[in-house]
Amino acid sequence: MARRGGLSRRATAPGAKHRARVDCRGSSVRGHGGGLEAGVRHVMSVFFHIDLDAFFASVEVIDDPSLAGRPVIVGATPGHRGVVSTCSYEAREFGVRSAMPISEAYRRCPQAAFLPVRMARYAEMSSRVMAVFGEYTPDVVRVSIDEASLDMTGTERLWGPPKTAATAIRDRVASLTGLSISTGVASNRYVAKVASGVEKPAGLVVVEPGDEAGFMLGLRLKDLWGVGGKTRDRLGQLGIDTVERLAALSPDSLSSLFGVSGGDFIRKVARGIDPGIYDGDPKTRSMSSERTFEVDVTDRSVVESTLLGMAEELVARMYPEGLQSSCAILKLRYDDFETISVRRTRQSPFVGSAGVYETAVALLDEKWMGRPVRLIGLGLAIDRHSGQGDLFDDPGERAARVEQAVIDASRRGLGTMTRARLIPRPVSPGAIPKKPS
DNA sequence: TCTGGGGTCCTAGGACCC
DNA sequence: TCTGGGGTCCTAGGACCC
Repeated sequence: MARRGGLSRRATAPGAKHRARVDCRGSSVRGHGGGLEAGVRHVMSVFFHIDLDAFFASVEVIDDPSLAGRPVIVGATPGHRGVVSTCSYEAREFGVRSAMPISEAYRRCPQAAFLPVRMARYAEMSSRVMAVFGEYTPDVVRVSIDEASLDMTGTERLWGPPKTAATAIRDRVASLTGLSISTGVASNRYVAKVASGVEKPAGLVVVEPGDEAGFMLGLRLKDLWGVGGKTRDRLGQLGIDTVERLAALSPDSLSSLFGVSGGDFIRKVARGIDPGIYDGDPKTRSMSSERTFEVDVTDRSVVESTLLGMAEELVARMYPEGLQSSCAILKLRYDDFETISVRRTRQSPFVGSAGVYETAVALLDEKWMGRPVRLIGLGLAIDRHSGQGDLFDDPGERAARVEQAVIDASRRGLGTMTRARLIPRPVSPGAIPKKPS
């Protein structure tokens, strides 16, 4: 099927969670020739990519200084299903990594502090840091909760050469928030992004203009953003295990391997050319909610009531943004990890959560076989021209407005309403949905 | 070891139309 | 008798990222 999908990335992941990478310390200038450091001769593009170090774990340490110097693991709680979201550098000494099953993390480092994800708190800290970036340039692309790409072109008169400016930003973030950042500086966003990751934590890596390709040649394949495990496996089978060998492949062989679009992506990236990773327009394309059960579920009514809660949550997230959807997507992951999805597009947008829920149940009817289910997910594909026109000009309008009013009231802290069906009732142990972290 | 949750984009194949 | 060519939309799955 779509074996070649996914290589042409445009990359915006608003709200994406943190996953940390490599570690080694320091600051350095890669390349020679005084380009970025030698004053303004002509306007040369300068981009900073800034990544917060071990972000979630660092926030936890700030909020509880007694954790300082200890291994801190943010994610699932030991004894439950889940993975490591972020861990402190102290925990990494024990081999703990992001996305590692929590049981494995516990085995490697039982003495760590295991803490749940507090997304609202991280979002607040993230906004403070982004505001600092905004003091230095009006062009800040917020890439994720812990990363931003800054266009610093033409700011040298104000802030000095890139190294000086980067140091100033680092010090200001540290003094205002206590957080540590790593910065990559380059003439394009892609290389800056990659550079920010090679000397974490507290790194500052400057790639001089003209040295982009040379810089890339010194990296490992796994350092290339957008070239993941599957792609590396395929390349490995062909004996291509370095950026140098990758860069030596002809455009024809690359496109025969990865498709035209994927081949073009790899060709550019291996030479330090930005394929336009942050060019996409940042509109929301979809919203989804999913839940892994603590124990696999065979009771269909448990699945249905979970879907009802999800339908309400999605609608409550979508309406305030003025978005609409005509397409619901149901995802099921079975006990053997096989994962399937089905979707249904309607002629007119959903009005209120009732329609979303009905469609979800209809999709469940198609797929439900009583096989133990580990995860269910519900998603909405956002209509392309969402956000304008008469959202509720049909028979469900009234119900939708009532629901909207309830949502608004609960957002303003005027209390919440819950459907009777969602109120906990006695169920078999094992059929209880996992508590959201 | 036993694998979260939230996203983005791409692709193949089928339906349908001219 | 053995079957065009192109376009668009939808669906399911996959790769990748944080």
